[in-house]
This record gives sequence, structure tokens and C-alpha cells, in this order.
Amino acid sequence: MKKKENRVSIRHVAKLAGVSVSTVSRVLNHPESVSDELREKVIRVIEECRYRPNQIARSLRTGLTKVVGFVIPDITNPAFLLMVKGAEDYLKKKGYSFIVCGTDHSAKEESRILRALMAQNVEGIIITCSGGQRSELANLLRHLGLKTVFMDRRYERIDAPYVGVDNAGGVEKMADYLIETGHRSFAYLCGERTTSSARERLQGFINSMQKNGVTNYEILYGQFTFESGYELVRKFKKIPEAVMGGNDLVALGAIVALSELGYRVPDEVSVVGFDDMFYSKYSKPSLTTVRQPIYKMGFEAGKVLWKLLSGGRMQQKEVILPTEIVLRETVRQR
Amino acid sequence: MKKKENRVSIRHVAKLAGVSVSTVSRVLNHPESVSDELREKVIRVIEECRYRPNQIARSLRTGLTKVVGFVIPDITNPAFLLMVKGAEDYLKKKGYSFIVCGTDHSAKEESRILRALMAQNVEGIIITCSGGQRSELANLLRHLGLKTVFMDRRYERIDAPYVGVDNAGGVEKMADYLIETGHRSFAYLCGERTTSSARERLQGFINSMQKNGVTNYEILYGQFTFESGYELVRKFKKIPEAVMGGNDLVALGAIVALSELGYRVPDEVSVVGFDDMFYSKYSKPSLTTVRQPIYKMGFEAGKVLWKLLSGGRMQQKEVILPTEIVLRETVRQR
DNA sequence: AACGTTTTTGAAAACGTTATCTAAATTCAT
DNA sequence: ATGAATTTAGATAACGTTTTCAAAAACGTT
Repeated sequence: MKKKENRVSIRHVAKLAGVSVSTVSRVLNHPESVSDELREKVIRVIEECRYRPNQIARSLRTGLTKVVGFVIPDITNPAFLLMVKGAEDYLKKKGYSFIVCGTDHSAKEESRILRALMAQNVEGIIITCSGGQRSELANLLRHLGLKTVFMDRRYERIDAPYVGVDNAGGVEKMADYLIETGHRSFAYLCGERTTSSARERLQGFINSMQKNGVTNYEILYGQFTFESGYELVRKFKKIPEAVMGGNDLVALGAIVALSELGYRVPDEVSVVGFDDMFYSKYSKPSLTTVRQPIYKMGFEAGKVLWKLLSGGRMQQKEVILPTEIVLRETVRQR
Repeated sequence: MKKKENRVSIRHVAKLAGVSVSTVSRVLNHPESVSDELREKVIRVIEECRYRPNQIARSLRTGLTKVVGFVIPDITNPAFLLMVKGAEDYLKKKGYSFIVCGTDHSAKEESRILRALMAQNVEGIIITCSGGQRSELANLLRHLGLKTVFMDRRYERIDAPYVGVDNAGGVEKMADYLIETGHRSFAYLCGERTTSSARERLQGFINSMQKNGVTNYEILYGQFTFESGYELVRKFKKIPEAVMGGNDLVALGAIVALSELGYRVPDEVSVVGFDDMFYSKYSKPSLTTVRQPIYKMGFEAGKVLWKLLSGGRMQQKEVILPTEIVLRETVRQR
């Protein structure tokens, strides 16, 4: 049996190549500054003994870990992970690795995670915060001095870049469409108001109502879940001609509650969502909804973080992506 | 403006507390070995200046990073992430942090990721491998000497612990049930045969057929996707009385294909799935399926990895979790 | 009071890199 | 050729910890 599989270090390489440690390091980091002869020799040795620089030692020395963190409310929600994937796809080309953490929607867990990330010396984070405007988060971020970009959900208490979608614009457009197609009474099923997205979407709804002079509407508050949509329907004062879900999940929940109550969708009630999540096109009837570019949002957030990390000054504090309405079967055609 | 927010190091603490660096380190790692007096003084200082040990330096010194990696085929699939969450919930109590990587079902990407993980000096990994029995993976793992546990999908070419569910048993039980309830002809819609789960489930189906002496069945091969279920139905030689999906997604796909073809589920054809994913209970009609304890599987995998990391010898190379059949609306009652 | 034991502390050496600084070698202009 | 300017290479000092080793202090025992 071999002695013990001790990782090969830069020293071994130096010795084998008959050069100094410095030279090997230079070959790795500033190859142009070493003569062709030595460079080739060193490279050969590196490949022969399959040397890989120890990232830990490198980090300690340079202070740079080439790791970024993601903080999202729910590690089990495909939407958040699609964002993460977008950001990763951009950032991995720049040589970064990733730690992704879920907070279970808990502010306390969020703080814990942020500290842990800091102890791991991540260079920066992309965060979709766990709702609320708790000052705790602001203080922590400020104190840790962590480069941060907010994604999908705003956090006003701190001056960091934000990338999201045009929530208000999206539902406003959809509400306009519903009015155009002859719907006259509405219900809006709002998600957690502690999140900026819920507030913005609600605002979009209100904007459309006011702009079009319709007053026959009802707003119910709940969460961004299927169950919430299901329950909220049963609290309607009066069944409206159109119900708008805060996202696809609540819209789907609303649809089954409605059909259990004996209302046919879309013949008697139209229902729309927001997200265009995977399943929406397969549900029966397939869901008319506002599509948001989730992956793209992550990708853009990645870009922004990279700009932050590479020291470039931010020209814009926000990037807001457009949404698109996708027409399917849950809206009655007149 | 302050000088520059230089992180406070163990040296600062030592100086402020009027003790040596060693003592501070000991307070952190072997508190019992330092006198009460000094220990308290040091702890006070640590808290006052909010000192947090630099994990990087610590890792360099000890060779231990307190980080484990997860490698899964698709970072966007809630099922995989629920497993990950299970493992994290166990392992975070032991002080670990996590890197989770998706391979996009690509063996090549998988290799790349494994190397990257190694360069990050993760202490171990939990992997749901990207299908196939490519020797590449075995070689890599062997060469890297990474502590590994396989989750959900077996990989026979290497002698590492495996935690999964009783795939064969689950579908066998379900098939038995379908036979009991009077179904006489079957179709099995198999997922990627490069995965052990697909093979085991198929085997369970065949076991039941043989045991019960039924020969009137058809096996179709595809993927673990909604679309695959949808397409496979159109290739039936003859519509069977019961179709079993390799997972819920393909079952759901089969249901819509079937209803588009004019067959009513469950009155004319029964359909069952495997997984009991989130949406299955809400689909219309709600899906009868085999539930597997996804979160628990991850949790157990976490346990096993921890045993590996803390040097304990594995008493068992495998942990196989039981499945449970959940009866809903897609099976005709006689 | 003298001596061995044990406990508590500090100095210093690692861990594997990169960066700074100086010495040697080369090039270039006279 | 000579000296100045430039390029190339090596020694060495960090980075922030933990651990080893030895010294100092405390404690018993005679």
C-alpha cells in the first residue's frame, strides 16, 4: 500500500521541475512573466503529477475565495432554483463556485446563514430575502460588508443593486386584457405582503382598476401557496367574473376550489395566474398567466454581482425585466 | 471614515485579552484546557469585538473544511432538492456548510463538477448520479479519494454506501393492488433505464406480473418526464386497463394523452404513478401513486455521510427505505 | 523545604499558496 | 566594452489558524 495519498503541493512540482516555488506560482498566475523554457518545463511537470493548486491556501493568501453564496427562502421551490441556475450559469464562466442556502422563510435562519456564509469568506451574495423589512438584515449586511445583490424581492433599507421583473406592469397588462375581454367584476388573491413582489403585483391590479374606472372588485390576502388560493375562494363575498392569483399556485388552488363549488372555469369564472411555472401549461384547463423570465432574472443578477465583485462601478442600481402575458384556456373569450 | 474594515483576527483578540494567540485558540477548540479566569476573559473579548474565526485559515491548518457537496442531475427538480434539504438538515447540526451542484444530466458536467468540488476541498459528497455506469465516474471517485454516498440511484461500480427506497417493492405492491382490483391488461411506462431506480421499478412490475401469472402487458421505454408519458401513450399497441407510470410526471402526461384520445380516467383506464410529488394530490383526478420518503432519504444519506466523515466504520453498506401506496382517484374501483 | 507531578501558558512551526523584494542575467544604447 | 535599463528567477515574508513542544506555575508528598 502506498504511503498515504498526500496531495501533491507546489513544492513537489518545484522540486521536480528544478525551479523555485515562486516560478511555479508565476507559471500559474502570470505565465507571461516567465521564460518559455521554464514555463514549458513546469507545465509538463504539473500535468505529469496532476498537480491542482490548493484553493484553500490560495484563498487564505489572496483573500479571494472565488465562491459566491445564494440565499433563497425555499430551497425546494423550483422557481428560486431556476433563478439560481441562471446566476450560476453566468458566474461559473468567471470561475466561481457556489453555496446555496435556504432560509425556510425565516428571518432568524437568514441571519444565521449570512453569518455562516461570511465565515466561509464568500466574496458576495445574491439574495431573495425572506420577506419583511426587518432592520436586522440591513444591519447585518452593513456590518459584514458583504457585496450583495437583491433578486426578485426588493429590500429598501439598504442601498444595494436589485434585479427583478416588472411585477406591476405584468398584472396591469393582464387586468387590462380581462377588462377588454368583457369581465366586469374581479377578485385579486394577494400573496405575502411582506414581499415586494406581492405588493407590486397588487399595485398593478389597482392601477388597472383605477385607470379603467372599475370599482367592482375585492382583494383578499393570503400566501403564495396552492392551499391559500383554495381557501381564499371560499371567503369571496360574491363570485366575481375574473379572479387573479398572486401566482400560478394560488390560481390553480382557486380553480379547484371554484370547480368544487360548482363553477365552471372559464365559462362562468375566468382565472389567471402569475409566473408561468412548469405545470401551468399542463393543468386542465391550461392556465392563462403572466410569464416572468425567471432564469434570465438570475442570469442578470449574476452579471450584476460580477460587476460588483470585479470592482466596476454600477451604472444602474436596478434592472427590471419585462413580463409577457400568455393566453391559454382559463379566460373566457367573449 | 474608518481606516478599512479589516476583519478582526485571533491576534487582536489575544492582544486585547492580554494573552497569547495559543490561549485564544484553545478557548475556541479545547475550552476545558484553559483556566476559568482566562477563559472568561477571552470569551468576553471575543464577544465584544465580534470575533469569528476565519474558516479558510482554519481549513488550511486542519485540512478539514466542514463543507460537503451535493451532486444532483437537475438543480431545478424539487424532488432532488427535497433530498438535499433532508441531508442538510441533519448535517448542519454537525456544523457543515454545503455546496450543491446540478449536472444537467450530463456525465461530462458531472466530472467537471467533481473536480471543482475536490479543488474546494469538500470533505465528502452525496451524489445522485447522472445515469449510466460509465467507468469515468468510478475512476474519478477512486482517484480523488472522496468520501461518497450514493443517494436514490445506485452505482455498482464502486464500493460506497447507498441510500435509496424500495423501488421494486413499491411498484410490485401497487401492481398487485391493480390486479386485485380486477385489472387484466397493463402497460408500464419506464423511465431512463440508465438509472437504477428505473430498472428497479420495472423489475417490481415484472415481478408482480410473473407472480400473478399475467402475461397481457406491454412495456414502453422513455424518460421520467411529462412529455414522455404523453408520447408513450400514443405508441400503445392496444389501450390497457391500467397504465403504470415510471413516476408521477409520466403518469400525469399519460392521463392527458389518454383523455385527449377520448378515454376517461379512471372509468375506462386506470393510471398510477410513483413519487407522490407535490402536485399529484391536486391534479384532476387526483393521482393514485407510490409515495417515497424523499426528505427522509436525504436525511438518512446525511447520517451515513456523517458516519463516514467522523471515521466510524459502516456497519451496513445500504439503507433502503420502505414505500407506501396512496390511494386516490385514478384507479377504477370494481 | 525539597522534590516530583500535574496543570496551565506561551513561542514557534507548520498548512500551501502569492507577492514583494533583491540578485543575477540579459539586452540595449552609447 | 561599458554602464544603464530591463527582464527573469529565487528567498522570504506574509495570510490566520491549530498544534507541538517546552517553560512556568501550581500542587502534593515526603
